[in-house]
Amino acid sequence: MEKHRMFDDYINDDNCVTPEEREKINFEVALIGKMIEAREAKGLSQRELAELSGVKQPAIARMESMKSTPQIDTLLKILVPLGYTLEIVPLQKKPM
Amino acid sequence: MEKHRMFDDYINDDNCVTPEEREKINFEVALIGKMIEAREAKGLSQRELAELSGVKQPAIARMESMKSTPQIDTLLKILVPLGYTLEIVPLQKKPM
DNA sequence: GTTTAGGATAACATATGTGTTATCATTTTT
DNA sequence: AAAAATGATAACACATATGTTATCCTAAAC
Repeated sequence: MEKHRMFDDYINDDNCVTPEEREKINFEVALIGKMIEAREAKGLSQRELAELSGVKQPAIARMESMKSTPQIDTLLKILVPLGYTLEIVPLQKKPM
Repeated sequence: MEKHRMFDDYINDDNCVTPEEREKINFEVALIGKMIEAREAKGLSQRELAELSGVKQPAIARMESMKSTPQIDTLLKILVPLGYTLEIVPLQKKPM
């Protein structure tokens, strides 16, 4: 529950105990941000992206407002039309 | 060993019609391959990885045998203890 | 040959994501 | 001001992932 907190709360919060938790939060926040950014950069509305991706607008809205953590196939359906994909990389770069 | 090499068959298969489909297949196959590879490189059994990740062994087995497409949080729970994470990258590099 | 360990799988319950349809609130456009 | 577009959300059905527990099969170890 309690999925509706602000991003900063997630990032700076101390209830991210394990590295797994922190990495999960970092990734999901970054993911959502990049997704929204990419969609808006293309000037697409959620409804238009829904058309392109095959994922329905309510599902996209739930993802963008972090009400759900998508499955990887759904995620890719959305990312690819936006010009992105996912990559498995070594856990090293702790940027910023 | 190398019983997972039939993944290549998936990659080269022609029943991937749309770019979205192909990218989805590519990613999922690469993901599973890298996951298995990383686990075995660490000399971990599925049961041991289950302990480390908090994801139960049957779930890991289902993922590795591609009986399910995981959610991103489950995926990260497994990848991080293996030393990996996910990254959103531009859809350009069509390697090999 | 018996034991041990590892991966796969079965069956069921539960959790959660997604589809569907519709609507609301807000902003943008005319 | 009115209309249109946009993101969010509600409610429900359905699909699927995951947990739980147990077992099977195979191969390796002894």
